[in-house]
Amino acid sequence: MADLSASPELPQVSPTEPLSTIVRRLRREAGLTLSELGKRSDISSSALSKIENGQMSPTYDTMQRLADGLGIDITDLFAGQRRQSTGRLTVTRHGQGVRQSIAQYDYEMLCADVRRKQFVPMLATIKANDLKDFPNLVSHEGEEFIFVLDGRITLNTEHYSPMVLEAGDSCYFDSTMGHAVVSTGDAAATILWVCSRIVAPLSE
Amino acid sequence: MADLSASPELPQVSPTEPLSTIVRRLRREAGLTLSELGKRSDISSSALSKIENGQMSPTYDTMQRLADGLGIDITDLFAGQRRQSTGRLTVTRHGQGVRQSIAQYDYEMLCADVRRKQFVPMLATIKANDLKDFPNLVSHEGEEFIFVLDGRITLNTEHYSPMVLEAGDSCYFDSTMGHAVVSTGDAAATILWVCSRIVAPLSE
DNA sequence: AAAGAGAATTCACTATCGGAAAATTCCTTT
DNA sequence: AAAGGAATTTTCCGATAGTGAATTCTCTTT
Repeated sequence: MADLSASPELPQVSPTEPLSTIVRRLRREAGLTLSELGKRSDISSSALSKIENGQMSPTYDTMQRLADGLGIDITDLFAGQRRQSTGRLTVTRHGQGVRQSIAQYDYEMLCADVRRKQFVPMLATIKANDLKDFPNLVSHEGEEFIFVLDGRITLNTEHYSPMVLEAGDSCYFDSTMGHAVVSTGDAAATILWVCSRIVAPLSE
Repeated sequence: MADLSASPELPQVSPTEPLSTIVRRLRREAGLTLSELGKRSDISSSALSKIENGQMSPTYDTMQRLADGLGIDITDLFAGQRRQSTGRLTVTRHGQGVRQSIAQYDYEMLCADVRRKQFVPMLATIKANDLKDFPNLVSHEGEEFIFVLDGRITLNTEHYSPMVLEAGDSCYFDSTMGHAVVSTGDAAATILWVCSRIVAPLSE
C-alpha cells in the first residue's frame, strides 16, 4: 500500500485524505498516544494502530466512539483538512476595545479587527441589577463562557436556578438556553465573556 | 465541582436520529428498494436490511459505498449525529479548576467537566522566563485568545516580532502559527487562555 | 553502549460484519 | 380469500473488525 502523498510541506489540503491519515493527525494534534486515546474512546490501541495504518476499516460504532474520544464531531473524521486562515494575530491594549452599549450591559469587544473568529471575546460591565431589566431571556446559537473579573453577578437561565458568581468564578453553557446576567453586588460587575458562533458584529 | 445536569459519562441517550433510520429514510426518499440500492452501492440487500434494522454497524468502507450509491456526501449519513448541545451548564468556582502542569506553564482547566466544548477556557500561570525554555514553538489547529490578568508576558510567534502584554491587554491569533508565552515581569504572570478545537484533558 | 521505559505494531484468537440463498412478509390481482 | 411475485428479513457461513498479550521500535538515562 503505497502512500504517495507524503510531502513534508505544511497543511496540505487533500480532498482525498484517507481516514487513516486524518485519525493520526487528529490524535497527534491532541497530543495523545494510542493507548491514551484508546482509553478515552474505549477502543484497543491495537485497533487504533490498524486504523491509522489503513489495515482496518472501522465500523460506524467504533468511529463514533473514536470521535467521542477525540472530542470532535464525527463528521470531522471525513472532512479532510480544515481550511485554516494564515497566521493572523491582533492585540487589543487595556481599554482599547471597540465599545458598544445596550440597556443591560456595556461591552468592549476585544480583538474586533479580526473578523470571522471561531469565538468572540469581550469585556462586559453589567448595568442591569434586576431580571426585570430584561424584556426576555437572551438565546442564540453557540456556546458561551463567563469569567468574573470584578464584582458579583447572578446568571439567570431557562433550565437552572439562578447562580451567583463572584470574582474568579467561571461558567460555561449552551447559549441556546435562554440566559441573562445581572449584577448583584454593590459595585459594578465586570466579566470576560466569550461566545462562539457569533456573526461578526459591527463595522462593514 | 458540581455538574447538575449530566448523567455520568456515557449512558447519555442522545436524542439524535440513529444511522438505521437515516439510511431507511434516504433510501425511501430516493424511491429505491433494498436490492436496487444494493446494486448501486455494491452492498448486498441483506446487509442493507441489517443496517436499516440496527442489527449491524457498517464499516467505514461500506458506508462510503452506501453514500456513493445514494449519491450523497458521506457526512450526510450523520445528519442526525451532529453536535447538538441540550442546555448544559457548568460552573467552576475560583481555584477549583482541574490542574495540569507542564514545564513552561501551570494550567487550571475551567469547566472541564463539560466535554466537546466549542472552545476551551483555562487559567495559566506562566513559569517560563525565557524563550529558551521551549524546545520549539507550539503549534496546533485552531485559534487562540489570551487575556492578561496579572503580570507581564511576552508572546513570541513565528511570523511577528515578540509582543509584550500587560494586565488588561489581550491578543487573538491563529494557533497554527508557532507560538510561546514567557513571563517578563518580576512576579509570575497569570493569563486567561482560550483555545478552540482542543481536546479537553480527561479528569478521572 | 547497555538498560529501561514507553510507544507502536504484530500475533493469535473471538466477535461480528457482510454475502448468497432460503424463508417470510407484503403487496397486487383475480 | 387465495395465488403469485416482489420486497424484506433471516439463516448460515466465510471474511474481517476488534481484543489482550507478546514483540518490536524509539527514545532517554546511566
